[in-house]
Amino acid sequence: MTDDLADLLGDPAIEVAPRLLGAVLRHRGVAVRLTEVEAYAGADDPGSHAFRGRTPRTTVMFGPAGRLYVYFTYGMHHCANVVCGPDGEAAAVLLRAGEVVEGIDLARERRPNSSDRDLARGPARLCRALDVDRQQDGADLRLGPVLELGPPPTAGTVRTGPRVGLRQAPDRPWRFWLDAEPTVSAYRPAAPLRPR
DNA sequence: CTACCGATATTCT
DNA sequence: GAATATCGGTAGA
Repeated sequence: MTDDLADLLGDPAIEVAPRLLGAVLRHRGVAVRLTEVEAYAGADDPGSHAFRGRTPRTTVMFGPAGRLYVYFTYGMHHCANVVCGPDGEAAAVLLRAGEVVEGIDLARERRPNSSDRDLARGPARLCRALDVDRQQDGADLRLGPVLELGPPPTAGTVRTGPRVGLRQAPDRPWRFWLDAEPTVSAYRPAAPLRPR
């Protein structure tokens, strides 16, 4: 087979991101159709984990495209990205939300007290529904978790806006989502600083 | 629906 | 010491 995945993911994050909308990520019995993503670049992007250079956490971002970058944050949540861009550019696309299209019973077990709409609505929820954690950091997306591209989104269905929860570079409209999808997460600006 | 708040590992200052 | 690519619970409109 021609390696469509590698070809596409070699492009910059800003180009890869909208192309991932509608793609399906499958892992451990659950499949999610992506409805919302965010692009993160490297050295030029203050909002990116890779902005200040390579750390143990971000090593995978600096590697080849086509792998999963999974990080642990807020002391309890995992978030997954598709590494893209040319080798060394440290670009990635955060998978923010999706619709569970297979294994919904399993996803419900992993996320009790959640409505079906909320099963993968948010980056940490999506990881929980797919049972993705740091063990999948660096995983090859052709082997698993498996990423299956669909056709490009229909013209006019992709919307863009600022990324969620960032104070850095709030002016960049690098969040992409499918219009009229109920599984798209609610926009939340960065948390204000609270006195300690 | 909105607003607040606590949990708490990793990274950065 | 403090911020963070978040979430779930609770309270209130």
